Amino acid sequence: MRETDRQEIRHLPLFRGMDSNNFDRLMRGAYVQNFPPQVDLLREGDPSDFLHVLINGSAELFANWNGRETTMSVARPVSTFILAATIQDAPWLMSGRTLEKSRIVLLPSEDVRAVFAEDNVFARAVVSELAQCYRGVLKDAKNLKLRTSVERLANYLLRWQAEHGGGPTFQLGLEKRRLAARLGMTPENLSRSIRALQDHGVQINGTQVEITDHAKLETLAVPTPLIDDPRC
Amino acid sequence: MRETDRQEIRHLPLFRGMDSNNFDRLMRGAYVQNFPPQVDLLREGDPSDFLHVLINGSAELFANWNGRETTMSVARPVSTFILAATIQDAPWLMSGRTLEKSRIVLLPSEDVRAVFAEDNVFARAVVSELAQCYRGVLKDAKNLKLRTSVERLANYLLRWQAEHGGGPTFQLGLEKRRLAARLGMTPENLSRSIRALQDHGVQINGTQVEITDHAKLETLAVPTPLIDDPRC
DNA sequence: TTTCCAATTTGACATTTATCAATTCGCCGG
DNA sequence: CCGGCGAATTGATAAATGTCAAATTGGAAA
Repeated sequence: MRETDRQEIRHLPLFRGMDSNNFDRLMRGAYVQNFPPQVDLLREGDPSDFLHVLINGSAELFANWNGRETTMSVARPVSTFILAATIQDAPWLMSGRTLEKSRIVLLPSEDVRAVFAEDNVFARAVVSELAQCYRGVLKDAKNLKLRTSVERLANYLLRWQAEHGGGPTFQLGLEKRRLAARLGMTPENLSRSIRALQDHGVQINGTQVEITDHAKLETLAVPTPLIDDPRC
Repeated sequence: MRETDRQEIRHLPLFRGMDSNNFDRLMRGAYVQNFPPQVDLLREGDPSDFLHVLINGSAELFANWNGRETTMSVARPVSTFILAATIQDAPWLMSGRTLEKSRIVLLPSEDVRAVFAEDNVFARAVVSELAQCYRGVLKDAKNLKLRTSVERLANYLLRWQAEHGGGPTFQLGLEKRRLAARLGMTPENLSRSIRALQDHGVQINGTQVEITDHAKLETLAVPTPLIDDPRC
């Protein structure tokens, strides 16, 4: 493993405060892989052998049922997935695949659990991470149950804008069909939602987004920290 | 607080293994309240002053946005809510109200956090609880995104049956309008879904459910542990 | 028991979302 | 520069879900 990878992981909230020996122990069993795009990383139902740490690139976490498929979330660097399964020694609830060329560190779940059992700082960091994950999915569920698809798109755009400097123009950052799945709609429906937002202060050309009337968009989106603020 | 309450709490997975002194410390600051039905317990957005432990009765956790409301989950005894907010010292993401006459123990969040900081066994129990909560909401989100409302109802019935002895007849255990909100549909839509299930091995009269053809219902519901098994 | 009130059900209809097929668009490789 | 191919868009239609109003039901209180 590169020293820079090691440093990036070390600085993650999850690993930041832990004992050096324990960190070393985790890193000893770890290995790094470079994946091309569209590679299957995990399959839901399989045992969670490794805690994945995404160093760069991006990965999609999705789920299937009865011939249908939906995207649950998109992982961006630097972050881990899926911690809950690793800690509980439970099967994955989601499948995963790379979207772009991605660099991923694999930490054997057994090592993670062993260190978790011994290192109290790490155990508490795991709590923070899980609490945040929990609140994240909960917000997602609220988003799904309380909003229509156009409203979800509108809020997604506002949030994405805020996370990318807040300027009026930015990139969509995701293929449209995957964004559609992420937002819980079909690609056709996303196309129509995009057109519907033209009357509400948004222009989207290809992957380029322009918020032409922020106030107007907010009037439609009605964002609230209790759904849309990732730090809340 | 009654000694029996104390014992019930002590036997919860969250508190089972912790140091007695720390448990005592939690209990010293705790107080018990008996609430009538339909009492507001928490309001989303408020600071999470107390960890709630439901001793008996039942409570609904719900969320509002833009004039709409939906039920996120229904708490049954003996269980805690909402741990993540308490640990993170973050605002509640859901509101709560009693459904029945309920007995609830309130643990000051500050005490919980203080003990969490000191007691390593407790800290690890918190991890288990949070991991389970996380996986629970995640399954909920999969349920919402992958299934139609009739399919959600069918799977709800199968699960409820399994959790109540597995016999062919059982009680619904929830007002229909709340069940509707819990499953992400309107009461009218639930009524129609119930009728739709008559052709698939289910008879519902008032609050009485009878599974007349389990195999047929499963053919429609297609349950999977990765969504429907609460212990998975 | 009777009355009353709220929950539920039903019907008619509107809206939202999905599906399917047919273009169109945009990009990559030759 | 030109094909070719997958993604995206569009149109037509169907299915799912929500809304509103009007019965109907069932249970609690007088």
